[in-house]
Amino acid sequence: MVVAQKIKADDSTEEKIKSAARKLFTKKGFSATKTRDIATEAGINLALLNYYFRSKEKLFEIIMLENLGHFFQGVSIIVNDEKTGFHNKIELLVDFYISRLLVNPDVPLFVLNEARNNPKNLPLQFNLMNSYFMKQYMEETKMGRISKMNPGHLMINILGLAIFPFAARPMVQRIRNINDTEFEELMLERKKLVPQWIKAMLDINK
Amino acid sequence: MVVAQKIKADDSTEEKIKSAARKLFTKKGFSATKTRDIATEAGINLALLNYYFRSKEKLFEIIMLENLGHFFQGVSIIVNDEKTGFHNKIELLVDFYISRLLVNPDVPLFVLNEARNNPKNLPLQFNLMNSYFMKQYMEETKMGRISKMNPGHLMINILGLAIFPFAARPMVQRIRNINDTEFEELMLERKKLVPQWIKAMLDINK
DNA sequence: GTCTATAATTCGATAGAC
DNA sequence: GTCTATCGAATTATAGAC
Repeated sequence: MVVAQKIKADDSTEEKIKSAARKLFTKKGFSATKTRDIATEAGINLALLNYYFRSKEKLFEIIMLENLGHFFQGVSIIVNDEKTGFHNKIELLVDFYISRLLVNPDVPLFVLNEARNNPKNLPLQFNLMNSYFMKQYMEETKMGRISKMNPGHLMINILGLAIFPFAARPMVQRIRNINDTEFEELMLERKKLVPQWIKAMLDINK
Repeated sequence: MVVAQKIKADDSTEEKIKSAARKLFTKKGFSATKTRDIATEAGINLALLNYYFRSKEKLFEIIMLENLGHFFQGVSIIVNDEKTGFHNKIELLVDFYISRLLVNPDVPLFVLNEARNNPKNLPLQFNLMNSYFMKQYMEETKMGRISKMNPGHLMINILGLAIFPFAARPMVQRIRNINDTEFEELMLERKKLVPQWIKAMLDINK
């Protein structure tokens, strides 16, 4: 289910600035976002922004880490849960991503851009490859229940099928000539379909 | 096969500027690219840039339309060829995309960003949905040779599996801990694998 | 066509009053 | 903490010589 965004009526000045910065940075990226716009959006003064956060860079770094955190948040928990099975984890991962992206549609492009512009800042803690999920994957292949697939491909396929449509949303809506509601319905369909597709891909030459 | 990038030793000043602009805009986006950098990269003077192209915006627009063109280029031909079959077209599409992206790895993020920032500029001519490919798809489903899949999903899946890894390249290389050569080999593998996967997805409940 | 020099504007950051 | 006013650097664009 879609988790409602933290409304948290924290109307402190600091939070108002962060909220405005989150909105603008995530939507337009670092360079295209002007500190004056953030201040206006936050309903405060430009000087105040530098009072709370030393510089534009510092503020950006905070928002970026927040977004990266959301992006990877939960994944680690899902992927290391020893009580859920291999295919079930794929369902949970896909559901988690699509649910989050329906609420925060600009995060994917933001993260992809940031990863390219500043690869140093990518968090190391995302050790998908040492996860319990991977252990289960190895076991499934060993038992012959699924065919072997380079883990890199598996990862790309899960993320790509779940995330790509959101990154390409304007193109998808334009080419298919659908409105926002129809797009969201299409994405909800994918919650069920993507895991089925992944399963089918893993059944080739089983 | 990978088509070598048009080297075209057109050393005219105009082409030198366009070439430099293409490189920088595509890699860093509009705001982060400075006209001074373009001039330096082109080995010419800043004033000359404004002499040939009226403004930074005008120059950007030219590069953008070029990139969008490359992105969609060839697809229309592949997709409307009446001599190739349904599954063969998928192979050709995937091969085409991956080959191009191995040469121009920054184009996907550029196009996705531009599509979001300026959806008005998306070319209308990309009528994938009225293509011969779609006609063949309908025929295949009618004959029961493949299962029905919402054409939107089919399009997203083909593009996502081919394009997403390039947009997410830094993350993929970081998480998998692979170098450029290994990444490119992984992508070459996908030329064969993606069409097989798509086929498997279309075989569910056939 | 190409250059140097500079105008005009934008932008991040700070000084200083309240 | 919050504001107004402004500085200084960066950046786009243009004027004018060659």
